[in-house]
Amino acid sequence: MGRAPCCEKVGVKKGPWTPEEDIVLVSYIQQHGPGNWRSVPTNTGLMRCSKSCRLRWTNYLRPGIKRGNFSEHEEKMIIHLQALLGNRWAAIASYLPERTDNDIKNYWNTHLKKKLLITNHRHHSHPNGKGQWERTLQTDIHTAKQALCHALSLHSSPSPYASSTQNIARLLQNWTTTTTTTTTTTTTTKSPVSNSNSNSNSSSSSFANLCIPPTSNNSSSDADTSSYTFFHQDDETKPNLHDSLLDKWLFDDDPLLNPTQDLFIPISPFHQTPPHLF
DNA sequence: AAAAAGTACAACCGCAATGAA
DNA sequence: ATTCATTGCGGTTGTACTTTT
Repeated sequence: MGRAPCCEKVGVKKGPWTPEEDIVLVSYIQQHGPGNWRSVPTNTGLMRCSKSCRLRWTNYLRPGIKRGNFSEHEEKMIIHLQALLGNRWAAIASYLPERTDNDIKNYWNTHLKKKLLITNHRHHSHPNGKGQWERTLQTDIHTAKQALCHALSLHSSPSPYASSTQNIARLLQNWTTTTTTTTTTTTTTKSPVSNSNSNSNSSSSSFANLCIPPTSNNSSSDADTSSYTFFHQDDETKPNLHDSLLDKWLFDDDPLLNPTQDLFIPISPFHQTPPHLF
């Protein structure tokens, strides 16, 4: 007795979105804001299911999305966070606000996984290298530790979407350029906003909450969070993790060998329930 | 130049979580 | 407490594009 599908299978368009559809969707969200996806297809006349509309918006049309190549910094963050959080792409994406979880997932599957395989193979024969089980164990410990920090920290409401004006302008601009160069065909190759020149404030990311362990040299105190220092995102005394400390956290050592290097744990505003502790 | 193989990524699918009735 | 519509997430697929043969 399964649930009814989210959308009727008949009469629903699938496949790549056309620029026209993008404009309709963006215009609608510009007026009504994101959400209530169920009503979007009926109100806009789009022959798409609500799920498809939401996905198109969150992964592609939403303002503030950075496209194009990942920087070395982003790459290292993803590697480190993946070691820490596993394949929880939404959680990882919350640390890279300009990237979507889908983007990060794709990048991981197409680039980083191979890279890590090669690197791990390189380290495997090293006599002093850590075993896979040991690294897994340490990752689990850190995941638990991170979850504990999260459970004790304050939640911040997810940041509201910024205005779509910039996105629409970009969309229209690119659309006009592409439509002049292509004939009117129903098979669109790529959506016009896929250019990489999208973002402006690339260095402004910050963390919602921050949890700092007392000291880094005693692993036995990991579970004792009573002496941890917690900061809310609005706390002006909060150290600037992103600019300096995180760089240290990321770059001081090989993240592949030391995913648990213990100094600072940034806490993400999880969309869902944090992982269970034990 | 053409075919085959490889790559990148947008989009879909199914399931789980959530919240309202 | 239960049901059910809606939303969010992660895994997977389809296909356009690029590179190699």
